[in-house]
Amino acid sequence: MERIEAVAKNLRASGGRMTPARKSVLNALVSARSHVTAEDLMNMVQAESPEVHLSTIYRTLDALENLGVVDHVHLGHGRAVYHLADNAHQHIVCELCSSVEEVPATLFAQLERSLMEGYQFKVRMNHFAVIGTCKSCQAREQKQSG
Amino acid sequence: MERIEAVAKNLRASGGRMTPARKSVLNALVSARSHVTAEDLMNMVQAESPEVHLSTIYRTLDALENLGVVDHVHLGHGRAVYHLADNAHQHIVCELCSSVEEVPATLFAQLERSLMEGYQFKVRMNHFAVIGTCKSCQAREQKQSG
DNA sequence: ATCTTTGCAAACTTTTTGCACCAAT
DNA sequence: ATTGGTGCAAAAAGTTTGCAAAGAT
Repeated sequence: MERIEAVAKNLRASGGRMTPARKSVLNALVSARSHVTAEDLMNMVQAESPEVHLSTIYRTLDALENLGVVDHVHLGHGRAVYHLADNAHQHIVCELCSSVEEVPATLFAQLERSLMEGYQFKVRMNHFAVIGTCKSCQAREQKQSG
Repeated sequence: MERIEAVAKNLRASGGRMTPARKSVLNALVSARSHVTAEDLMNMVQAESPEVHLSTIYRTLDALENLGVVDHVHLGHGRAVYHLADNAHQHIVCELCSSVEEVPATLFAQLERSLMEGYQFKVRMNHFAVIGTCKSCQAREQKQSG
């Protein structure tokens, strides 16, 4: 995977090293193609390399985050989710079923602008989750209460 | 405080009880007038009633949240912050200095509408924090790197 | 050879829970 | 008198850290 070689280069350029564990984590992130918890990643990685410890996952994620390759979001109930950095989307998270959907970042552009202009606050794209209720859970709620 | 008597009524109506500990927590929330952690509340409450345990604070916050009197937001790095329910504002949180600012909910109205119309996703107002960099931390960053 | 990364176990932080006692209704 | 709440200590859940050994450069 050329993507991984690019990260390796990036890693070495800053005095870091590309190890099998890190390769596995990157592969897992690529194949997941979205929000995964550290534990999810551990399970994926351990399917191939059972010796890789959860703490290594955390340290790898940390290193990759410093490189700008990975980003994380806190969904609200403890665990964080990680994904490859990609500024083109944001997350909407259902507080009932915990499903996560990605929506185009453009939806947030106006809000971003207002916060910058009105409060000199620079929103960190990709690092904020919108909590609410998804379509199907709204339907379920409807049925239960009405 | 009449506000507290209203909550007491509300509490009793649902089979709960108003206790000194709960009164203290409510007082603390009212006097804080914004986002506080459970630990902050514990400190405030213990200034008057040192015997009140942190677990009581959590259980009280939980009870008040079920009543709709209190809401909480996760700021991203672990601890949650609690505040009296009030749908007129949202939080912007600086990821560098952890400062929290409140901004009018109206800024979010358009985003809310887009998510509803485009994704049938019902945003839970008051339960999402926008992460970014505040004015003064932006200035500090500027100085350091430029 | 050097210096980063790893695996492990143990610490840490924030929140939750079990239990016997206490108190609001 | 009930039944819900409290204090305490201990567990849970998620993440971080110290250390000696292993591995990438």
